Amino acid sequence: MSLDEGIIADIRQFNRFYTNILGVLNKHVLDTGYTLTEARVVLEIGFMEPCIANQLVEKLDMDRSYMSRIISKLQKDGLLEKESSPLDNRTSLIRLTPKGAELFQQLNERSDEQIERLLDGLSPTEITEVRSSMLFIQSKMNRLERAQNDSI
Amino acid sequence: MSLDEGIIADIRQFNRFYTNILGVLNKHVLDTGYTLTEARVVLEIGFMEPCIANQLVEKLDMDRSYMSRIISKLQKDGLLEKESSPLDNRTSLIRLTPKGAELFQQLNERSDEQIERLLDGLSPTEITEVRSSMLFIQSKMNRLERAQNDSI
DNA sequence: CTCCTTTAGTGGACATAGTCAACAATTAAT
DNA sequence: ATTAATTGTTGACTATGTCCACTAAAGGAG
Repeated sequence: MSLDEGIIADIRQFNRFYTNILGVLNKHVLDTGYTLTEARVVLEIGFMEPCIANQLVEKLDMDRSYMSRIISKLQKDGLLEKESSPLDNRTSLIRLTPKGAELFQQLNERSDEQIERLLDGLSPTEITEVRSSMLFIQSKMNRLERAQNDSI
Repeated sequence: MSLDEGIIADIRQFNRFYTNILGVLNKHVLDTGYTLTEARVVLEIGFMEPCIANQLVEKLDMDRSYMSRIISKLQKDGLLEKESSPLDNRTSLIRLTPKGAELFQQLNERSDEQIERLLDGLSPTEITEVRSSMLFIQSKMNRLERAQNDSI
């Protein structure tokens, strides 16, 4: 045991706490007719387009086959289109259609509103401090995330 | 739009980031023969015992029926025992058996090790600062979590 | 080039996780 | 006393995720 017990307990407490926060947020991105996972895929395509399925798989840490099925569904629904890549004939370049972009925008707006509601009641100073704390945590842990993924 | 766009974007970015962190951690609590959800239930019983099913449902934000099935399984496996409550005949007081307490301890140790690994490479000062940032975020968002749950 | 290995995507079959509606028993409220 | 709300259970279902086998194309190594 190299670390103070209290620190670990506090961090585990924070993880439980933040699990709940994320749970509340995720639960209410819905109501678009798409599931949470589908919505996450649409959002990620919106951020990365054009992209290939495998990039989405890695980014969202999902199973290939699962992603394949979701992409099929979204394509059938007219939210995205695939263009076979000139560089690698195994892959397709994926882009949102106008209809997909519309959903993307809707999801973004809802997410933004959720964050605003989450911060409602805090002063501008407090909000700035929360943001700084998040950026700080991220800066300290983000190389570690990679390292841990690699080691597994 | 009352808030600076950048702040919301940063917070959403942090949420995506921390979703991944929690995903990595959760993926490897396993290997005890129990699923993540079952493990969470065992942990929560360990923290709260004696408790009733409904408290676990609220704490872990799970469906009643799902919890009922998990509790049945854990009981069948000899990890917990139910004593019918003298105060309310609808409910049972739930406690870990010695075997359940053993798993509880194992889960706790693993979780602690994971956090240590997550912090590995940071200086004591950095670790302290990360902890402070987490406590700060929690203190600011704490009451809000409740308020949001209620309003929904 | 040819042979071998790796990578990207797909589909079938399955396993796990979570949800919904109906119900019985009990307790709380009016 | 009657009605309403709570607790837990079960069946049926949907959503989510995993595993395996397979095809097709790239990327080497010789």
